[in-house]
Amino acid sequence: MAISAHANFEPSVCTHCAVRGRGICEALDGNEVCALNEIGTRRTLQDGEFFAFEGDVAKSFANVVSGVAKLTQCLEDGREQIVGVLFPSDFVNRVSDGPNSVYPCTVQAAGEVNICIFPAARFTQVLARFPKLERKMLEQAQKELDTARDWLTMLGRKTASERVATFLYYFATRSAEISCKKGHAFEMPFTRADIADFTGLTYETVSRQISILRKQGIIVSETPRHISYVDMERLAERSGRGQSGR
Amino acid sequence: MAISAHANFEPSVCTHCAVRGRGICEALDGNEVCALNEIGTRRTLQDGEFFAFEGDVAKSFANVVSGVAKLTQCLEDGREQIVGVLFPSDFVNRVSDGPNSVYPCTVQAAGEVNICIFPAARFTQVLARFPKLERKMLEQAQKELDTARDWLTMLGRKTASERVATFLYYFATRSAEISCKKGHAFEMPFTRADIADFTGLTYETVSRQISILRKQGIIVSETPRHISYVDMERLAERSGRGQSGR
DNA sequence: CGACCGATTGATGGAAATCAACCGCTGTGG
DNA sequence: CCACAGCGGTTGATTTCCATCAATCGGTCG
Repeated sequence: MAISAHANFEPSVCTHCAVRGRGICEALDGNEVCALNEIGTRRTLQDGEFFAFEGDVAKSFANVVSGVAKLTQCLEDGREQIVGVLFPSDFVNRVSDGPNSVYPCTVQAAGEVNICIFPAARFTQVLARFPKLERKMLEQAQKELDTARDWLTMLGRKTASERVATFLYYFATRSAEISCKKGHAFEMPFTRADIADFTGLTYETVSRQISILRKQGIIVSETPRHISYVDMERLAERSGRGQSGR
Repeated sequence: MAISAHANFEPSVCTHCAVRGRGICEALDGNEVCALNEIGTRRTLQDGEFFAFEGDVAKSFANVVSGVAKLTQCLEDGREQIVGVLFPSDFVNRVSDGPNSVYPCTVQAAGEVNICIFPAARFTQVLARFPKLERKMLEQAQKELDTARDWLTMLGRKTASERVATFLYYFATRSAEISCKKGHAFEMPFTRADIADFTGLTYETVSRQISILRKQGIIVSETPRHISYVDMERLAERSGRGQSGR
C-alpha cells in the first residue's frame, strides 16, 4: 500500500529538536524531514573547537541546534575579524560553486555548541528533491546579507561606544529570540577579545566601553560574561540607529 | 500544434543583451527567458539618480545591464556607508519576507546605468515556475555574502592604505571581468567621497593614499577618475591579503 | 567671468591603539 | 596545601593614525 500523504513518519529526534520549527527544517513536513534525518548526525563542539577552516573544501554542512558559533576571517599577519555569528537554526553551507567550493571563513564554537551535520554531496541530493528547502536557504542567505551590511555600516562609520552598544543590542536581541524569554538577561559566550574581533576594536577599548555602560546603568552584570539586565531603549539610542541591532 | 522544446522564441532584446549569458538570465533557456522579457522594462538611470531608498517597500526588482550602482546605508546624522556595489548582471531583489518587505539599503547610480526592471509580484510568479532561477539567486546571494564578509574584515582590521588598495584591487578586478579586457585600465565612476564611503575613511585620507600609490607607480592616472594602469601584483601586496580583492 | 564641485595637500587635534601594571580566578604540580 | 603560572579582565599613561580644519587648484557650467 502506498504511503498516505497524511501519515507522519517524522523521526523523533527531529520532533524533539530545538530547531525543528525554525531554519531549514521548518520548510519540510514530517515525512520530508526524514530525508534530512537520514543523512544528518549530531555532534557537540566544545568551547573554542573548530567546525571548519577558511579555505578548506566544504565537505559537510551543518545546522546549529544549540549554542553560538563565530565565523571569522584572518589577515596573514594574524589580525582577525568576526564576520558572522551563528545562533540555533542558522545553517552553514556552501552550495554556490560546485562540490569543490571552499569555506570562505572559519567556524568556531563560542561555548558548547550542538550541531546537526550533513555530508555536502548527500545534502545537495536532498536539496534537489525539495525546492522549498532551496527557497528557505535563499531567504536565510538574504537575511545574513542584511545583517552583514548593517555591520559594514557599524565598522565603517560608528564610534567605539556605538559599536559596543550595537554589539550588545544585537546579541541581547538574538538571545531573547532564541530563548523566547522576556527581560533581555543573557549569558555571553564571547570574551572581550571576541567582542573586539566583532567590533573592529581592541579588547582594552571594549572593556572600557562596557565599564562605561555599566556605570551608567544601561547594563547590569555581576560577572563579565553574565548580563543580568539590559536597558534596550537606551542601548539602541547609543548604538547610532533607532533599530540597528538587526 | 504544440510548441517544440527546441523552437527558439528568445526575444531579440534578450539575445542582444549584454548580460544574457550572466546573472539570473543565464539560468534560463531561450524560451524560458520570454517569461522574464514579458514583465521586464528597460530604463536608464543618470549619474546620481536613485532606483530605491532604504526602507521603501520593494515593489520592483532590477537587473543591472550596464554601468555601476552603489548600495548605501545611512545613520540618522548623515554618516554614510557603501555596503554593496552592483555591476552588470547583478540583481536587486528582496524575496525574503513577503510582498511588503522593504529595501535594506538605498540604490544609486554611479555614472549612467542601464537596468531591466521587473514588478516584484510578477517576478515572484515567474520565480515559482523556474526553480533554476531560484538556485541562481541563491548562488548570487551567497557570493554577495562572501564579498560583504571580506569587506567586514577590511573595515574592521585594515589600515587606511590597505583599505584603499583593497578597493582599487576589487574595482579593477570586477571591471576587467565585465569588460573582458586585459590590462586592468578602467574608468572609475566613483568620486573620492564615494571611495571614502566604501572604505570607511574621509575623502582627504583617500586622496592622500591614492597620491601615494600614484607616486609609487602602482597606479597611473591622468585624470582622477581614469586609471590607465594598475600593477595588480603590488596592489594585492598592499591590500593586506594575497587574494583579498574578492 | 565667477561660482561651484571634485581633488590635492598642509597643519592641527582627538579617538582609539599601544604599552603597561595589576586584579581575581582556575588549575596544576612541587 | 600552597606557590605560581596563565588567562580574562580592568584601568592608567602614552603614542599614533586618521579625522578635522583649512587653503588652494583645475575644470565645468550657467
